Amino acid sequence: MEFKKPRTIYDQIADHICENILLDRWPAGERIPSVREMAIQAEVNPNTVTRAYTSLQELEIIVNQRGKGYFVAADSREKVRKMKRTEFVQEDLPALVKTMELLGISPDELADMIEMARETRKDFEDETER
Amino acid sequence: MEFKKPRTIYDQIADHICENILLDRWPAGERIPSVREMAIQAEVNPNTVTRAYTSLQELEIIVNQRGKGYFVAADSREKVRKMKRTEFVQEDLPALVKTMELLGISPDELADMIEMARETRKDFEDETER
Amino acid sequence: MEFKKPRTIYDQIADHICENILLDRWPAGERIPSVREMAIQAEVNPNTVTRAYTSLQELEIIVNQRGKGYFVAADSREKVRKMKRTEFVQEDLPALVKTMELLGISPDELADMIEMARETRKDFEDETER
Amino acid sequence: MEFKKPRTIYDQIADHICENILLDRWPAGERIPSVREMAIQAEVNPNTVTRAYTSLQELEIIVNQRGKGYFVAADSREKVRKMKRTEFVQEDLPALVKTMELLGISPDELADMIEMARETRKDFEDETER
DNA sequence: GTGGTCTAGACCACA
DNA sequence: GTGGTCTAGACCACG
Repeated sequence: MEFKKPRTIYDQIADHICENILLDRWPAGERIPSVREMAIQAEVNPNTVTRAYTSLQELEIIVNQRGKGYFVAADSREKVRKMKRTEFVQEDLPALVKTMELLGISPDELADMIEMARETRKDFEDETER
Repeated sequence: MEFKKPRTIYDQIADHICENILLDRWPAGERIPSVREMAIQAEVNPNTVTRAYTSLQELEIIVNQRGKGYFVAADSREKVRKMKRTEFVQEDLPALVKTMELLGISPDELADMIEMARETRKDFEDETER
Repeated sequence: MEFKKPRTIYDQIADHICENILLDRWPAGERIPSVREMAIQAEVNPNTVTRAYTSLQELEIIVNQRGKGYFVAADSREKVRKMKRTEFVQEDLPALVKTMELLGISPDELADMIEMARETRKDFEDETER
Repeated sequence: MEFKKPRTIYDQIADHICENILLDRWPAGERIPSVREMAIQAEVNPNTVTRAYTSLQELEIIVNQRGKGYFVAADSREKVRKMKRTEFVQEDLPALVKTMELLGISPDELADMIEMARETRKDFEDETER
């Protein structure tokens, strides 16, 4: 797992979990990796993972069962989808529009760029699957 | 001037300057606010402004004239445009595509959302002009 | 650690690190003193050390591991050697030739002076070893 | 006239004057350019030139005659030669020896490098003379 | 007035 | 513990 700078690591770990929930890899009720497992997997300090899990617990996206581990909460998928969608509309979208204006990228041009990026992405995924 | 958290203040100041260059408010050769002026204007410590200016100087977007201040470099607009466009394609675009996939937003839907955001933005700008 | 005026302190700290790398006291992979340790050792403010370390990191001579410290990069010794050699040929050497001309010092005379300086240096080193 | 960073501008102006004295372009008694002339010639603020002249006056290398200007002092050439030679032996030479050790440059290699630099220098001078 | 450097001391993210 | 960022305030070189 790789991390990018402007976002904190624990936020990125939380994102990663939300991603798995959104993609239905981790359905409601599923046990997610323990703090230690996740720390090893992400090559990160357990403290950092704990922060990520705690924040998701506060959002009621995962729940903790003492001695058993963390589990995906009921309805978590819809909850995450709403949250992320709100975030997207309120933060990412305005930033995108502003960047488009500044760089003179038209909606059509953006559509083309997205199409290209999707293909690149698919190629990449095909490659990694092998 | 307000700052948001995930990005450092000095990066946001640097962005602000690039923005003014892109919008042609500060053409090549123009003197930009002195470190102290910008510090007051942005309600920030002069050191923080210095850091922003220094990074832009290393990118040759602004140049320093001893004892006189910083000036927008020749060709800076094109330089910034290229830089920002590369950044957009390599960083923002992949993130956007990924988010769209995760949230099930189709290109058409995105186009609609952008259209709406642009209008909201215009309304906001009209309002602030009054 | 003592500093001389015409060069900034942070450059001198950076030089000091390069020197240790060149002398193989700090081989590739070795952890260098933490910012705070170096600050105490050099009787300097941590910010100043940070500046030195950051510049060396940009040159890929040292690398940072989050929360652990700075480490000497692989191949750093060769990298430093090349850099310093280029600096010497492009900056120090022309200055030396010019000074020799101005002061009327012939290559032979210079060779003698160097020989003397080396001996003085050895005496000094012997003395400090005791 | 171009200036390099690690040395202050007024020191470099003072050096420039010493250079002309050493090369016998400005013999004892000769009037040197006025502060204003020198400031224009060096594209520098008159204050900076004044500092350079003042420091040389303190060293009794130039003398000021009120209302007439600055003049090269008697014996100035020998005085400068001694000064610069001492500087060279005490500062430049030890630095040179240290750099040679660090970079593994032998006295013979240095001699070759100097020879090459001299030729390059001559070529350059020939070129600029045309 | 300008920027460049440095200090002292603080808070945060992360190990 | 580590480095990264930020503030407050100082001195210097230069215009």
